[in-house]
Amino acid sequence: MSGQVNDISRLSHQLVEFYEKISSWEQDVVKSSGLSTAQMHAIEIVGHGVSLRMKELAGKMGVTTGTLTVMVDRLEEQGLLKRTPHATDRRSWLVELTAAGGKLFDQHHQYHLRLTEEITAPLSSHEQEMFTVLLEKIVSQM
Amino acid sequence: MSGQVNDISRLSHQLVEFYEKISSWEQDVVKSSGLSTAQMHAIEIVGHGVSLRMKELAGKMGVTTGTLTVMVDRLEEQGLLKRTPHATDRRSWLVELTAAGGKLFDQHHQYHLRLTEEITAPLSSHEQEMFTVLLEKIVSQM
DNA sequence: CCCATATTGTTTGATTGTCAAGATACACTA
DNA sequence: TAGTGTATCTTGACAATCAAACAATATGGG
Repeated sequence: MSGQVNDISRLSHQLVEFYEKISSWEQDVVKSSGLSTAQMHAIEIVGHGVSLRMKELAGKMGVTTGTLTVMVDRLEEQGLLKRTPHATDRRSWLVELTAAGGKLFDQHHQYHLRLTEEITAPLSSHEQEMFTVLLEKIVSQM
Repeated sequence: MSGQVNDISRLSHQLVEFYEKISSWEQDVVKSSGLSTAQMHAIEIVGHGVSLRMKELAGKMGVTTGTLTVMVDRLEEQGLLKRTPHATDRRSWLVELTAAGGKLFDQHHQYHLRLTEEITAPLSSHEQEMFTVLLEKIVSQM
């Protein structure tokens, strides 16, 4: 037998490398846009779907609402995000992208697509399909 | 044809999800150790190989040397890292793990192995092997 | 060897990120 | 509907971060 333990260790190492490389790629790309990675992360999450409460956004980002308050303040000053009062809960704000924020989000999304293309360049189309399927299986279980 | 563009878009989405989930897992694990994610990142990098210069470590972390100076100060105070003079370049320090730092690194490495096991649980051993091979192909090209 | 330029790490001042505690609004029970 | 506990966001104090200035050392050309 080839050893379960070594297989796991080998894969773990690849995952760390993979994660590191994506991180540094993201950092480089974001830096050129003038935002911090945390700020861009907020843009990415808000841009992905419907408007969110501060609390929900904070939860998705893994920070406290206190942290998010000042972050949204700054992104609002930069005209990328805006707060809208919640329809029925007067404690809450809904956070949304402005037009400028949406434009930035789209641009960043394009960067993601381009990175994905580069990443999968060394794979045949069959391999690429397999990789996607396996990744979907993994992600849906996490 | 099924559409190259949609395939890329689909994979890109999975990659983002995957990255997000690993990030939040890492955050949770690190938080329980009392360090910040940045600090643990330093431990991980230093623990992975030979000793590094401040500049090199800062580069790998995507942070300025000024930031690293205070970070290493704190980790040195906590007894996890130590500075050693460079053998031939008296401007430089080499950063290494202490025994306690090594122990922390080992523990964190075990967490990584456990996460890798959990992640690949829904995969057959053949699928797991394939995933590893594809990931190696990708990582080696990044 | 000497000088000019480059590199490495630290320090400083300003900005940004972070959390704990506070202030306001909601929800539920009686 | 009053009271009590819970939820949501902001505030204030502190830590992390960066860019730029600095000190010490290295490097290379005359």
